[in-house]
Amino acid sequence: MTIAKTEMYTSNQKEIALFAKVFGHPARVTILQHLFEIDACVCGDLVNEVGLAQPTISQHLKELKHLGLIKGKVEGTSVCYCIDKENWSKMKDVMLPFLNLDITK
Amino acid sequence: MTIAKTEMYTSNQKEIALFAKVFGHPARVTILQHLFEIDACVCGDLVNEVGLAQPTISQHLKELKHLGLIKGKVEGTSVCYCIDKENWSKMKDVMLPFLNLDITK
DNA sequence: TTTATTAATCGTAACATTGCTATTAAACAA
DNA sequence: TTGTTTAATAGCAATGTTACGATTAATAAA
Repeated sequence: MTIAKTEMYTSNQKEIALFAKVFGHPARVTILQHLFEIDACVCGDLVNEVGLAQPTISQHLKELKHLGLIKGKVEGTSVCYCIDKENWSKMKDVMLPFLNLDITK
Repeated sequence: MTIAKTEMYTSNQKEIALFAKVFGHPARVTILQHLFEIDACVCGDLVNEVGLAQPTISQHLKELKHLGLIKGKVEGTSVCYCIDKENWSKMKDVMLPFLNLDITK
């Protein structure tokens, strides 16, 4: 939000928007799909997979990590990333009721 | 995307990102929740409900309409907006498999 | 120790988003 | 017709996002 009018929304509305925002870029969607596909993955593989420069991938990974959707484990000079299944599930607890408003209302 | 690298993603990845992006602002989340709540609503009511200026709401409505998630019917000087249930369902066909990757993979 | 490898961070340019005021357009009412 | 109401559009300022090259940091290998 450009102008801070965050007090006008419920925490649920803000949470939905935050999760949605991080899914709102195809590079991050691709990263997440790939992490589900191969279970765990070092940063360098994602650079090749997605096709963006290494600092750009690092930046996207940072955002995903910040929301708790992925976690990274240092292994030597590499960092191995994977989905945080528990937090992914918590994300769904927020997002699914919103997407399912058409059947619950 | 700032630099057009859209050819590097699948249409599924781009579609997910587009839907997510429109959910990535709490004002639009609020508008959609409200439309589900009361079924149909004139623009002016949404201005009061959300608490942003009328042109700002119009802009958010335009984005939601552009993705097909809502539709507006002119009624005199007012415009009555409602959820496009059919397209909402199509959106879910795209988004749910992504959110459910944790149980399908 | 020196060199190589890998990823994070810094700094910055290009671009996109948000929100507003002012204005316009369209329909109705007097 | 003239005025009123309602929403869309235009234009703009402030802010946020994205992507990259250059650099740094940390670990491993020679």
